[in-house]
Amino acid sequence: MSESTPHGLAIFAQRVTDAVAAALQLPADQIQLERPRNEEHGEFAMPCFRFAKVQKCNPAELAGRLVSDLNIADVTASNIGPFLNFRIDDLALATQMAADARREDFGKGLSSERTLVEYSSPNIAKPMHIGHLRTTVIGAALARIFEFLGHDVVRINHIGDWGSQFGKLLAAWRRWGSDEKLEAEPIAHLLELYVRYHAEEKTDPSLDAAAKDEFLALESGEENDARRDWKHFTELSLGEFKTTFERLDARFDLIRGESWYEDKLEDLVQWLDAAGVLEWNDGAIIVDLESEGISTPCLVKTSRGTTLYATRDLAAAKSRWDEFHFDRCLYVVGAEQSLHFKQFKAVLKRCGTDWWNRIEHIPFGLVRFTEGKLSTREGRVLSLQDVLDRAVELAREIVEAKNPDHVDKDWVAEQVGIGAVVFHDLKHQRQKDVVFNWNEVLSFEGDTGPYLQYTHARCCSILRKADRQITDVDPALLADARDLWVALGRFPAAVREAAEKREPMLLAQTLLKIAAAGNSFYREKRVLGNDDPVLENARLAAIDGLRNTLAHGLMLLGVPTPEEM
RNA sequence: GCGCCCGUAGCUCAGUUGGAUAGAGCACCGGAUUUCUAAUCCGGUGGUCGCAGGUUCGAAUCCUGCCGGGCGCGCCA
Repeated sequence: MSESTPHGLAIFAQRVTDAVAAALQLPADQIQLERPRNEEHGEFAMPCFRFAKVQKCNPAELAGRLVSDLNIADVTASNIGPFLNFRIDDLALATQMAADARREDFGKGLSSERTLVEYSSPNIAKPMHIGHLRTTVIGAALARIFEFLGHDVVRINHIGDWGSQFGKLLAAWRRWGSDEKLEAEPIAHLLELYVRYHAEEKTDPSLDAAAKDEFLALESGEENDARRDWKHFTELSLGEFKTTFERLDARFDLIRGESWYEDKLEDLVQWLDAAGVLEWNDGAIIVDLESEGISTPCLVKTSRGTTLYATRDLAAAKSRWDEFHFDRCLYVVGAEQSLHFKQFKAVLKRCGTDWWNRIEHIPFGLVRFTEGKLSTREGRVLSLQDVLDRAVELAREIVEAKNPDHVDKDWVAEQVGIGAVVFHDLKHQRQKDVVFNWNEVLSFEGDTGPYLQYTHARCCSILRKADRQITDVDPALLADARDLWVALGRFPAAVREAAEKREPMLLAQTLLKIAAAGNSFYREKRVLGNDDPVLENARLAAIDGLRNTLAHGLMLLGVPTPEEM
């Protein structure tokens, strides 16, 4: 670890690892420290079974021998049976952390790799629904986390603005479209048309042909009616999406719809052909993936000559590689598309690229409903705006009740409501399906976003009332805040692990522990009004470290940080 | 039928990549505020880690087989 930014407990962990490695005469990378289950055992632990086996001795004896051999600065080693436990000395811990936690670069990294993150990617002409929440908040969080670690991050929104579905929409628009309705509520009207198409398609076979003709016209590249209307729908939809992106603090460097790659599709097909991977099958063009262990081939062109999702994704990937030469390109897309990504990577592999393995699907579980499945086609959707609005509305009532004197209740309510929804999504493992439950999403107590925001706001409040510079901090007066320092000290490692595993939950859980330690701290140890300016200064430093770390952590997750609530 | 994911307290979830007595929140019960925001804090009740085998010093975690749920499986995205 050659990075120069403060790493919290990692500094002590490194010393322990080095000392143990030296004592065992092994390279340091063979030593894996764990976290004791019981906090009273200290911050790090190491079971001795493995090493005892190699040395053919009793694990407990080895542990005992190591304890007497080890001499680590600021860390006390002890053994319980075959376990070695390490406890950072109170004063050293407080000294290190009281300084680290307040630094602007606490936990930051100095990587210079280039990471692309594709996320959100809603479909034009359909409302963003609750399912888009996951990709949007997970993707935005991962992008911020990688950026915090120093990566050159490129955020891409791969808008679904192309494909045969737009043939359907255009066919429906020709028959039942209304200019007035479109102007008033664009997405609502387009959704209505889409739903009606699917309803009438069952009894009217001419619709299907009309839809295919419309898409053919659209894909012809000519400036015709199909293209003009499609463009109009696209602009109107994007206008509505932008409000949601802003509310969720989801920013993008590139909003590139699938259509952006339209003029690259022929080149892509030729590139595949040159690589010798194309085959013709029933008039369609495919890439066989049997050799890669995938029994379903990848379809590149339909028998009608139109392109498909996979074609456009391949073109996009190649275009991105040519443009960015990324170290990794993450696709935050639902788990139900796992096969698609397997196929799409396998095609690139068969083409002989040396970068196919830098493409990574970041799958997440489905949002389900107890009342049964939602379906865009049938018009049963839970709009994301509605979820956010409802959370904000409830937050508004609570602010009114708890802090009637707040100067800007609407703004806090927006921040708290959004924070609750965003955090609720990010505190779970992304792979697991989630059952949408209003009671949980709208909960503001316990392990929730508002709890973290509250803790942060309390810190701000104390610092505001102190109203002065914090100077001459004496760490000895903070040696009794062990739980707080340990929790804060784990923040840098949590950020790194969240990035490595592409799992924001790891950061979310760490922040909850920090907030819990923080709440206990300022409840037990009064900061202001002690008639002891030296003690007050020291505790203010702790509060400021807590505030700073929470502010950074919440920012990374996309949870707003009001200073008063 | 085949493939992938999931199964831990009444509910929602963690569980440090195989380690010590399986932990939080919600709910329920009992406490805490003359002072920095009670969206809080402290304590209690609550477990056959889906089931059965296997691997080994040691399994919620790894392997196999079942059971249950979700998703996917060439001309949609």
